[in-house]
Formats: sequence, C-alpha cells, structure tokens
Amino acid sequence: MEAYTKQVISIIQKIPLGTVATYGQIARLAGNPRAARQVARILHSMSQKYDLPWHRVVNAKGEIVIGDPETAIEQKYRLAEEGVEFFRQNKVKLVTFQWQPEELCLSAESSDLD
DNA sequence: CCGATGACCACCC
DNA sequence: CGGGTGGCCATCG
Repeated sequence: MEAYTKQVISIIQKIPLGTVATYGQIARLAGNPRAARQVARILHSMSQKYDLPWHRVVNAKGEIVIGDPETAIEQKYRLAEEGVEFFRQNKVKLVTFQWQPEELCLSAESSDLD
C-alpha cells in the first residue's frame, strides 16, 4: 500500500468523536494539499476494509457530498448521534464542529511560550 | 493512450 | 446563501 494512503487512513482514525474534518484538510495534513479528491476516493474504497470514521468527513463547506443517497443519510444520522448539529438539510456547523488537530500542529511554535 | 468520472476546492456573481 | 466554472489528479473502460 502506498505511504500516502496509510497517512490518510491514520489521520482519519485520529478524528475525535463529535467532530468533523474536511477532505481538503485531511489532504493537507497528509502532505498533498491538492489531493482532496483522492482522499475522498481512498475513504470510499477503504472504509469498508479498515475501520474508519468515514462519516466524520465532509467537504469544505461542511456539506455531505456523498453520491449514494442511502450512504449520505447514514452519515447524517451517525453525525447526529455524535452530537453534531446541522445547518440546513445536509450542512454541518463547521465553525463549531470542525476538528482542530492541535496534537499534530504543536512542535511548530511554543518552546519559549510560557 | 485517451476521454470520462468523481464521497473535492477556490472563485466569482 | 446558492449555483455555475475551471482546475486537480488517480482510476477506469
């Protein structure tokens, strides 16, 4: 398996319960800012083989963009179960629920913060 | 090899 | 906020 794919999977598994991440966000964390679509494809194909919280991933606008209506409904249902609220029909409140991966960002600054 | 496709994204109006 | 447009890039037939 490609390293990039592993990276994507590992990142998705770190998304905390009750929060959401965007495809582009994951692509950036994995090191390929332009690979949002590929992240989506990986999610689509791997979520069944691996145990991924695929429902915690939405597009940059916070919308559920899954093609298959049944799957989209399931995603919405699962997010609701975790306490994630919806804006309109299929939009989540990104400002409130988007994942802030601080664990992965620190080490950049800090040091002499105090 | 090439064109079409897609669980995307940024931009513009 | 919503809808259209061009760009991206791996997969597929």
